[in-house]
Amino acid sequence: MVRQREFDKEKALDDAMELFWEKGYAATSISDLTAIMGIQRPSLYATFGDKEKLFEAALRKYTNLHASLIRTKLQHATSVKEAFRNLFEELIEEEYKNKVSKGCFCINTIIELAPHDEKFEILTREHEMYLSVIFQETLLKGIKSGELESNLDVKALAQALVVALIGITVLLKSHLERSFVDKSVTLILSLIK
Amino acid sequence: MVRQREFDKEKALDDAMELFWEKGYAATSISDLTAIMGIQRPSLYATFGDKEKLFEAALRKYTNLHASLIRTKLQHATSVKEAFRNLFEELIEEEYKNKVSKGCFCINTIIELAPHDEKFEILTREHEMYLSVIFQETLLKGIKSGELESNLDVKALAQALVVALIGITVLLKSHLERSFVDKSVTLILSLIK
DNA sequence: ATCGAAATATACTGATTGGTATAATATGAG
DNA sequence: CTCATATTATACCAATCAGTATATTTCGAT
Repeated sequence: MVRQREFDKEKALDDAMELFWEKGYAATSISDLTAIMGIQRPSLYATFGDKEKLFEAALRKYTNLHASLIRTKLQHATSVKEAFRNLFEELIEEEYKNKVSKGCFCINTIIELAPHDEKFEILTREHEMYLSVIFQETLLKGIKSGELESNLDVKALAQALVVALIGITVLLKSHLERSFVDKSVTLILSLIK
Repeated sequence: MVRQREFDKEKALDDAMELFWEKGYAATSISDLTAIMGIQRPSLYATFGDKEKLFEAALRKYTNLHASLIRTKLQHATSVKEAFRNLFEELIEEEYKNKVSKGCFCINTIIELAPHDEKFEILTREHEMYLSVIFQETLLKGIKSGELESNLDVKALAQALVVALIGITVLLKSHLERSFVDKSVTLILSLIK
Protein backbone atom coordinates (compact mmCIF):
# COMPACT_ATOMS: atom_id res chain seq x y z
CA MET A 1 0.00 0.00 0.00
CA VAL A 2 1.52 3.26 -1.07
CA ARG A 3 -0.88 6.05 -1.72
CA GLN A 4 -3.98 6.29 0.43
CA ARG A 5 -7.44 6.80 -1.02
CA GLU A 6 -8.48 10.44 -0.81
CA PHE A 7 -12.21 9.75 -0.45
CA ASP A 8 -14.26 7.82 2.09
CA LYS A 9 -15.41 4.58 0.47
CA GLU A 10 -18.50 4.20 2.65
CA LYS A 11 -19.48 7.83 2.18
CA ALA A 12 -19.13 7.44 -1.59
CA LEU A 13 -21.23 4.27 -1.49
CA ASP A 14 -23.85 6.14 0.53
CA ASP A 15 -24.01 8.83 -2.13
CA ALA A 16 -24.35 6.21 -4.87
CA MET A 17 -27.10 4.50 -2.87
CA GLU A 18 -29.07 7.72 -2.59
CA LEU A 19 -28.85 8.37 -6.33
CA PHE A 20 -29.71 4.83 -7.48
CA TRP A 21 -32.53 4.86 -4.92
CA GLU A 22 -33.96 8.06 -6.38
CA LYS A 23 -33.44 7.46 -10.11
CA GLY A 24 -33.15 3.70 -10.56
CA TYR A 25 -30.46 1.75 -12.39
CA ALA A 26 -30.98 2.62 -16.06
CA ALA A 27 -31.67 6.33 -15.54
CA THR A 28 -28.49 6.84 -13.50
CA SER A 29 -25.32 7.41 -15.52
CA ILE A 30 -21.73 6.96 -14.44
CA SER A 31 -21.27 10.70 -14.85
CA ASP A 32 -24.20 11.34 -12.47
CA LEU A 33 -22.56 8.98 -10.00
CA THR A 34 -19.04 10.40 -10.11
CA ALA A 35 -20.49 13.91 -9.76
CA ILE A 36 -22.48 13.11 -6.62
CA MET A 37 -19.82 10.81 -5.16
CA GLY A 38 -17.17 13.47 -5.71
CA ILE A 39 -14.70 11.08 -7.29
CA GLN A 40 -13.21 10.52 -10.70
CA ARG A 41 -14.34 7.86 -13.11
CA PRO A 42 -11.33 5.53 -12.80
CA SER A 43 -11.62 5.71 -8.99
CA LEU A 44 -15.18 4.46 -9.22
CA TYR A 45 -14.21 1.52 -11.42
CA ALA A 46 -11.13 0.68 -9.34
CA THR A 47 -13.09 0.75 -6.09
CA PHE A 48 -16.46 -0.72 -7.00
CA GLY A 49 -15.94 -2.75 -10.19
CA ASP A 50 -18.55 -1.56 -12.64
CA LYS A 51 -21.99 0.04 -12.67
CA GLU A 52 -23.85 -3.15 -11.83
CA LYS A 53 -21.45 -4.12 -9.03
CA LEU A 54 -21.78 -0.64 -7.55
CA PHE A 55 -25.55 -0.87 -7.76
CA GLU A 56 -25.54 -4.24 -6.03
CA ALA A 57 -23.29 -2.93 -3.26
CA ALA A 58 -25.58 0.07 -2.81
CA LEU A 59 -28.68 -2.12 -2.68
CA ARG A 60 -27.08 -4.49 -0.14
CA LYS A 61 -26.21 -1.52 2.02
CA TYR A 62 -29.78 -0.29 1.76
CA THR A 63 -31.41 -3.62 2.66
CA ASN A 64 -29.15 -3.98 5.70
CA LEU A 65 -29.91 -0.46 6.91
CA HIS A 66 -33.60 -0.84 6.16
CA ALA A 67 -33.94 -4.16 7.98
CA SER A 68 -32.17 -2.97 11.10
CA LEU A 69 -34.14 0.28 11.09
CA ILE A 70 -37.43 -1.60 11.03
CA ARG A 71 -36.23 -4.11 13.62
CA THR A 72 -35.26 -1.26 15.94
CA LYS A 73 -38.56 0.54 15.51
CA LEU A 74 -40.54 -2.60 16.33
CA GLN A 75 -38.39 -3.45 19.34
CA HIS A 76 -38.56 -0.05 21.00
CA ALA A 77 -42.30 -0.09 21.48
CA THR A 78 -44.36 -1.16 24.45
CA SER A 79 -47.42 -2.27 22.49
CA VAL A 80 -47.18 -4.41 19.36
CA LYS A 81 -50.25 -2.82 17.84
CA GLU A 82 -48.83 0.64 18.51
CA ALA A 83 -45.50 -0.45 17.06
CA PHE A 84 -47.01 -1.40 13.72
CA ARG A 85 -49.21 1.68 13.69
CA ASN A 86 -46.17 3.87 14.27
CA LEU A 87 -44.21 2.03 11.60
CA PHE A 88 -46.84 2.73 8.95
CA GLU A 89 -47.57 6.26 10.12
CA GLU A 90 -43.93 7.29 10.18
CA LEU A 91 -43.51 5.90 6.66
CA ILE A 92 -46.48 7.92 5.47
CA GLU A 93 -45.35 11.06 7.30
CA GLU A 94 -41.85 10.74 5.85
CA GLU A 95 -43.00 10.34 2.26
CA TYR A 96 -45.41 13.27 2.41
CA LYS A 97 -42.60 15.44 3.77
CA ASN A 98 -40.20 14.92 0.87
CA LYS A 99 -40.91 16.63 -2.42
CA VAL A 100 -39.54 13.77 -4.50
CA SER A 101 -40.71 10.47 -3.08
CA LYS A 102 -37.94 7.88 -3.40
CA GLY A 103 -40.04 5.10 -1.95
CA CYS A 104 -38.20 1.91 -1.04
CA PHE A 105 -34.99 1.10 -2.92
CA CYS A 106 -35.75 -2.61 -2.67
CA ILE A 107 -39.26 -2.30 -4.10
CA ASN A 108 -37.95 -0.04 -6.87
CA THR A 109 -35.46 -2.77 -7.76
CA ILE A 110 -38.11 -5.51 -7.71
CA ILE A 111 -39.94 -3.53 -10.36
CA GLU A 112 -36.96 -2.50 -12.50
CA LEU A 113 -34.50 -5.39 -12.33
CA ALA A 114 -35.85 -8.49 -10.57
CA PRO A 115 -37.71 -9.81 -13.63
CA HIS A 116 -34.64 -9.47 -15.85
CA ASP A 117 -31.79 -10.46 -13.53
CA GLU A 118 -31.97 -13.47 -11.22
CA LYS A 119 -29.33 -11.98 -8.92
CA PHE A 120 -31.64 -9.12 -8.01
CA GLU A 121 -34.71 -11.33 -7.97
CA ILE A 122 -33.09 -13.39 -5.20
CA LEU A 123 -31.64 -10.42 -3.32
CA THR A 124 -34.93 -8.53 -3.18
CA ARG A 125 -37.01 -11.62 -2.42
CA GLU A 126 -34.82 -12.50 0.53
CA HIS A 127 -35.16 -9.01 1.91
CA GLU A 128 -38.96 -9.11 1.77
CA MET A 129 -38.94 -12.55 3.38
CA TYR A 130 -36.65 -11.25 6.10
CA LEU A 131 -39.06 -8.41 6.81
CA SER A 132 -41.87 -10.93 7.27
CA VAL A 133 -39.68 -12.83 9.76
CA ILE A 134 -39.11 -9.64 11.77
CA PHE A 135 -42.86 -9.05 11.72
CA GLN A 136 -43.50 -12.63 12.88
CA GLU A 137 -41.13 -12.27 15.82
CA THR A 138 -42.83 -9.06 16.85
CA LEU A 139 -46.28 -10.62 16.68
CA LEU A 140 -45.08 -13.64 18.70
CA LYS A 141 -43.84 -11.33 21.44
CA GLY A 142 -47.29 -9.77 21.50
CA ILE A 143 -48.90 -13.15 21.98
CA LYS A 144 -46.50 -14.09 24.77
CA SER A 145 -47.14 -10.82 26.59
CA GLY A 146 -50.86 -11.45 26.34
CA GLU A 147 -51.51 -8.38 24.18
CA LEU A 148 -52.55 -10.44 21.14
CA GLU A 149 -54.90 -13.40 20.82
CA SER A 150 -53.07 -16.71 21.01
CA ASN A 151 -54.93 -18.26 18.08
CA LEU A 152 -53.59 -15.60 15.69
CA ASP A 153 -52.13 -16.96 12.43
CA VAL A 154 -48.81 -15.23 12.96
CA LYS A 155 -47.21 -16.20 9.67
CA ALA A 156 -50.16 -15.19 7.51
CA LEU A 157 -50.57 -11.91 9.37
CA ALA A 158 -46.88 -11.03 9.10
CA GLN A 159 -46.98 -11.72 5.37
CA ALA A 160 -50.16 -9.69 4.92
CA LEU A 161 -48.50 -6.78 6.72
CA VAL A 162 -45.55 -6.99 4.32
CA VAL A 163 -47.98 -6.94 1.39
CA ALA A 164 -49.70 -3.89 2.88
CA LEU A 165 -46.41 -2.12 3.54
CA ILE A 166 -45.41 -2.59 -0.08
CA GLY A 167 -48.78 -1.47 -1.39
CA ILE A 168 -48.71 1.68 0.72
CA THR A 169 -45.12 2.48 -0.24
CA VAL A 170 -45.99 2.24 -3.93
CA LEU A 171 -49.11 4.37 -3.62
CA LEU A 172 -47.21 7.07 -1.76
CA LYS A 173 -45.07 7.59 -4.86
CA SER A 174 -48.04 8.88 -6.82
CA HIS A 175 -49.02 11.21 -3.96
CA LEU A 176 -52.40 9.69 -3.34
CA GLU A 177 -54.59 11.74 -1.06
CA ARG A 178 -53.74 11.25 2.58
CA SER A 179 -57.16 9.96 3.68
CA PHE A 180 -56.99 7.09 1.16
CA VAL A 181 -53.75 5.87 2.65
CA ASP A 182 -54.77 6.42 6.28
CA LYS A 183 -58.10 4.64 5.96
CA SER A 184 -56.66 1.55 4.32
CA VAL A 185 -53.86 1.34 6.88
CA THR A 186 -56.29 1.53 9.77
CA LEU A 187 -58.39 -1.26 8.31
CA ILE A 188 -55.42 -3.52 7.61
CA LEU A 189 -54.00 -2.95 11.10
CA SER A 190 -57.35 -4.10 12.48
CA LEU A 191 -56.23 -7.60 11.47
CA ILE A 192 -53.88 -7.47 14.48
CA LYS A 193 -56.18 -8.64 17.25
CA MET B 1 -54.45 12.56 -47.79
CA VAL B 2 -52.54 10.79 -50.48
CA ARG B 3 -50.60 7.75 -49.41
CA GLN B 4 -52.16 5.43 -46.84
CA ARG B 5 -50.27 4.13 -43.87
CA GLU B 6 -48.97 0.60 -44.45
CA PHE B 7 -49.13 -0.50 -40.80
CA ASP B 8 -51.95 -0.77 -38.27
CA LYS B 9 -51.60 2.07 -35.79
CA GLU B 10 -53.41 0.28 -32.95
CA LYS B 11 -51.45 -2.92 -33.53
CA ALA B 12 -48.19 -0.96 -33.44
CA LEU B 13 -49.29 0.78 -30.24
CA ASP B 14 -50.11 -2.61 -28.75
CA ASP B 15 -46.60 -3.84 -29.51
CA ALA B 16 -45.08 -0.71 -27.97
CA MET B 17 -47.26 -1.18 -24.91
CA GLU B 18 -46.04 -4.74 -24.41
CA LEU B 19 -42.40 -3.69 -24.66
CA PHE B 20 -42.65 -0.64 -22.37
CA TRP B 21 -44.64 -2.79 -19.96
CA GLU B 22 -41.91 -5.41 -19.86
CA LYS B 23 -38.80 -3.22 -19.87
CA GLY B 24 -39.88 0.17 -18.57
CA TYR B 25 -39.29 3.58 -20.14
CA ALA B 26 -35.53 4.13 -19.81
CA ALA B 27 -34.47 0.59 -20.72
CA THR B 28 -36.50 0.59 -23.93
CA SER B 29 -34.77 2.20 -26.92
CA ILE B 30 -36.34 3.56 -30.08
CA SER B 31 -34.54 0.79 -31.99
CA ASP B 32 -36.15 -1.83 -29.73
CA LEU B 33 -39.51 -0.23 -30.42
CA THR B 34 -39.25 0.05 -34.20
CA ALA B 35 -38.05 -3.56 -34.33
CA ILE B 36 -41.01 -4.96 -32.40
CA MET B 37 -43.53 -2.59 -33.96
CA GLY B 38 -42.30 -3.52 -37.42
CA ILE B 39 -42.08 0.07 -38.60
CA GLN B 40 -39.34 2.51 -39.52
CA ARG B 41 -38.04 5.21 -37.24
CA PRO B 42 -39.56 8.20 -39.07
CA SER B 43 -42.94 6.45 -39.13
CA LEU B 44 -42.82 6.14 -35.35
CA TYR B 45 -42.08 9.83 -34.89
CA ALA B 46 -44.63 10.92 -37.50
CA THR B 47 -47.36 8.78 -35.93
CA PHE B 48 -46.73 9.03 -32.21
CA GLY B 49 -44.65 12.18 -31.66
CA ASP B 50 -41.65 11.12 -29.63
CA LYS B 51 -40.64 8.44 -27.16
CA GLU B 52 -42.44 10.01 -24.21
CA LYS B 53 -45.64 10.64 -26.17
CA LEU B 54 -45.60 7.04 -27.38
CA PHE B 55 -45.08 5.82 -23.82
CA GLU B 56 -47.98 7.92 -22.59
CA ALA B 57 -50.25 6.61 -25.35
CA ALA B 58 -49.23 3.05 -24.50
CA LEU B 59 -49.86 3.59 -20.79
CA ARG B 60 -53.27 5.15 -21.44
CA LYS B 61 -54.20 2.19 -23.57
CA TYR B 62 -53.07 -0.13 -20.78
CA THR B 63 -55.00 1.60 -18.00
CA ASN B 64 -58.18 1.58 -20.10
CA LEU B 65 -57.83 -2.11 -20.90
CA HIS B 66 -56.87 -2.95 -17.32
CA ALA B 67 -59.79 -1.08 -15.78
CA SER B 68 -62.38 -2.62 -18.07
CA LEU B 69 -60.88 -6.07 -17.57
CA ILE B 70 -61.20 -5.77 -13.80
CA ARG B 71 -64.66 -4.28 -14.04
CA THR B 72 -65.79 -7.18 -16.21
CA LYS B 73 -64.33 -9.79 -13.90
CA LEU B 74 -66.07 -8.29 -10.88
CA GLN B 75 -69.40 -7.95 -12.66
CA HIS B 76 -69.57 -11.51 -13.98
CA ALA B 77 -69.60 -13.15 -10.57
CA THR B 78 -72.50 -14.25 -8.43
CA SER B 79 -70.78 -13.74 -5.07
CA VAL B 80 -68.78 -10.63 -4.25
CA LYS B 81 -66.41 -12.54 -2.01
CA GLU B 82 -65.83 -15.10 -4.74
CA ALA B 83 -65.35 -12.32 -7.25
CA PHE B 84 -62.47 -10.77 -5.30
CA ARG B 85 -60.98 -14.18 -4.53
CA ASN B 86 -61.02 -15.04 -8.23
CA LEU B 87 -59.51 -11.67 -9.11
CA PHE B 88 -56.52 -12.22 -6.84
CA GLU B 89 -56.12 -15.90 -7.67
CA GLU B 90 -56.19 -15.34 -11.41
CA LEU B 91 -53.57 -12.62 -11.03
CA ILE B 92 -51.35 -14.98 -9.07
CA GLU B 93 -51.92 -17.86 -11.48
CA GLU B 94 -51.13 -15.65 -14.43
CA GLU B 95 -47.87 -14.31 -13.02
CA TYR B 96 -46.58 -17.74 -12.03
CA LYS B 97 -47.30 -18.99 -15.54
CA ASN B 98 -45.12 -16.45 -17.34
CA LYS B 99 -41.37 -16.81 -17.20
CA VAL B 100 -40.75 -13.08 -17.17
CA SER B 101 -43.21 -11.37 -14.87
CA LYS B 102 -44.25 -8.03 -16.33
CA GLY B 103 -46.41 -7.14 -13.38
CA CYS B 104 -48.71 -4.14 -13.82
CA PHE B 105 -47.67 -1.46 -16.31
CA CYS B 106 -49.25 1.23 -14.14
CA ILE B 107 -47.43 0.16 -10.98
CA ASN B 108 -44.18 -0.08 -12.92
CA THR B 109 -44.70 3.50 -14.03
CA ILE B 110 -45.53 4.72 -10.53
CA ILE B 111 -42.12 3.43 -9.49
CA GLU B 112 -40.11 4.61 -12.48
CA LEU B 113 -41.67 7.89 -13.58
CA ALA B 114 -44.33 9.22 -11.20
CA PRO B 115 -41.84 10.81 -8.78
CA HIS B 116 -40.04 12.63 -11.60
CA ASP B 117 -42.87 13.63 -13.92
CA GLU B 118 -46.12 15.12 -12.70
CA LYS B 119 -47.95 14.00 -15.85
CA PHE B 120 -47.39 10.36 -14.94
CA GLU B 121 -47.95 10.97 -11.25
CA ILE B 122 -51.45 12.18 -12.06
CA LEU B 123 -52.18 9.55 -14.70
CA THR B 124 -51.20 6.64 -12.47
CA ARG B 125 -52.86 8.08 -9.36
CA GLU B 126 -56.15 8.49 -11.18
CA HIS B 127 -56.01 4.89 -12.36
CA GLU B 128 -55.50 3.55 -8.84
CA MET B 129 -58.30 5.77 -7.57
CA TYR B 130 -60.53 4.49 -10.35
CA LEU B 131 -59.81 0.90 -9.33
CA SER B 132 -60.89 1.71 -5.78
CA VAL B 133 -64.14 3.13 -7.15
CA ILE B 134 -64.81 -0.10 -9.08
CA PHE B 135 -64.12 -2.03 -5.88
CA GLN B 136 -66.49 0.21 -3.91
CA GLU B 137 -69.30 -0.33 -6.41
CA THR B 138 -68.80 -4.07 -6.20
CA LEU B 139 -68.86 -4.05 -2.41
CA LEU B 140 -72.00 -1.90 -2.41
CA LYS B 141 -73.76 -4.43 -4.62
CA GLY B 142 -72.81 -7.10 -2.10
CA ILE B 143 -74.39 -5.12 0.70
CA LYS B 144 -77.58 -4.53 -1.28
CA SER B 145 -77.90 -8.21 -2.10
CA GLY B 146 -77.47 -9.06 1.56
CA GLU B 147 -74.23 -10.97 1.03
CA LEU B 148 -72.15 -8.45 2.98
CA GLU B 149 -72.76 -6.79 6.35
CA SER B 150 -74.43 -3.42 6.00
CA ASN B 151 -72.12 -1.67 8.49
CA LEU B 152 -69.06 -2.40 6.35
CA ASP B 153 -66.79 0.61 5.73
CA VAL B 154 -66.97 0.26 1.97
CA LYS B 155 -64.52 3.02 1.10
CA ALA B 156 -61.83 1.89 3.52
CA LEU B 157 -62.20 -1.73 2.46
CA ALA B 158 -62.03 -0.92 -1.24
CA GLN B 159 -58.88 1.11 -0.67
CA ALA B 160 -57.32 -1.62 1.44
CA LEU B 161 -58.01 -4.10 -1.36
CA VAL B 162 -56.24 -1.81 -3.83
CA VAL B 163 -53.27 -1.63 -1.46
CA ALA B 164 -53.23 -5.42 -1.20
CA LEU B 165 -53.53 -5.87 -4.96
CA ILE B 166 -50.52 -3.63 -5.47
CA GLY B 167 -48.48 -5.34 -2.77
CA ILE B 168 -49.20 -8.78 -4.22
CA THR B 169 -48.42 -7.64 -7.77
CA VAL B 170 -45.04 -6.29 -6.67
CA LEU B 171 -44.13 -9.40 -4.70
CA LEU B 172 -44.99 -11.66 -7.63
CA LYS B 173 -42.19 -10.00 -9.61
CA SER B 174 -39.56 -11.43 -7.30
CA HIS B 175 -41.15 -14.90 -7.52
CA LEU B 176 -41.93 -15.19 -3.85
CA GLU B 177 -42.97 -18.68 -2.80
CA ARG B 178 -46.58 -19.40 -3.59
CA SER B 179 -47.69 -20.10 -0.04
CA PHE B 180 -46.54 -16.66 1.13
CA VAL B 181 -48.74 -14.98 -1.42
CA ASP B 182 -51.73 -17.29 -0.93
CA LYS B 183 -51.76 -16.99 2.85
CA SER B 184 -51.62 -13.22 2.88
CA VAL B 185 -54.36 -12.97 0.25
CA THR B 186 -56.65 -15.25 2.23
CA LEU B 187 -56.18 -13.16 5.35
CA ILE B 188 -56.76 -9.86 3.59
CA LEU B 189 -59.88 -11.18 1.87
CA SER B 190 -61.21 -12.09 5.32
CA LEU B 191 -61.79 -8.37 5.76
CA ILE B 192 -64.75 -8.75 3.40
CA LYS B 193 -67.48 -9.79 5.80
C1' DA C 1 16.97 9.72 -1.82
C1' DT C 2 14.99 6.26 -4.71
C1' DC C 3 11.89 3.06 -6.28
C1' DG C 4 7.42 0.96 -7.01
C1' DA C 5 2.65 0.54 -6.29
C1' DA C 6 -1.67 2.62 -5.94
C1' DA C 7 -4.66 6.61 -6.62
C1' DT C 8 -5.48 10.41 -9.32
C1' DA C 9 -6.89 13.51 -13.48
C1' DT C 10 -7.43 14.02 -18.33
C1' DA C 11 -8.64 12.39 -22.40
C1' DC C 12 -10.17 9.02 -25.13
C1' DT C 13 -12.68 4.73 -27.11
C1' DG C 14 -16.42 2.43 -29.89
C1' DA C 15 -21.21 1.77 -29.30
C1' DT C 16 -25.67 3.44 -28.59
C1' DT C 17 -28.87 7.05 -27.54
C1' DG C 18 -33.09 10.04 -29.23
C1' DG C 19 -34.22 12.47 -33.05
C1' DT C 20 -33.99 14.14 -38.39
C1' DA C 21 -32.67 15.43 -43.17
C1' DT C 22 -33.07 13.65 -47.53
C1' DA C 23 -34.67 11.26 -51.21
C1' DA C 24 -37.50 7.71 -53.21
C1' DT C 25 -42.15 5.96 -53.46
C1' DA C 26 -46.98 5.67 -53.40
C1' DT C 27 -51.67 7.57 -54.14
C1' DG C 28 -55.83 10.44 -54.43
C1' DA C 29 -57.52 14.94 -56.49
C1' DG C 30 -57.63 17.90 -60.47
C1' DC D 1 -51.40 12.50 -66.87
C1' DT D 2 -49.77 15.69 -63.37
C1' DC D 3 -49.19 17.61 -59.23
C1' DA D 4 -49.30 17.87 -54.26
C1' DT D 5 -48.86 15.40 -50.17
C1' DA D 6 -47.99 11.84 -47.00
C1' DT D 7 -45.41 7.62 -46.10
C1' DT D 8 -41.55 5.13 -46.64
C1' DA D 9 -36.38 3.74 -46.38
C1' DT D 10 -31.68 4.96 -45.83
C1' DA D 11 -28.47 7.47 -43.87
C1' DC D 12 -27.17 10.60 -40.91
C1' DC D 13 -26.65 13.91 -36.63
C1' DA D 14 -24.71 15.54 -32.12
C1' DA D 15 -24.88 13.89 -27.51
C1' DT D 16 -24.32 10.57 -24.27
C1' DC D 17 -23.43 5.98 -22.81
C1' DA D 18 -20.22 2.51 -20.09
C1' DG D 19 -15.71 1.60 -19.72
C1' DT D 20 -10.33 2.38 -20.31
C1' DA D 21 -5.51 3.91 -21.71
C1' DT D 22 -2.21 7.02 -20.36
C1' DA D 23 0.29 9.92 -17.81
C1' DT D 24 0.90 12.28 -13.43
C1' DT D 25 0.96 12.47 -8.54
C1' DT D 26 1.36 10.74 -4.02
C1' DC D 27 3.73 8.25 -0.34
C1' DG D 28 5.41 4.23 2.35
C1' DA D 29 9.16 0.78 2.14
C1' DT D 30 13.86 0.16 1.33
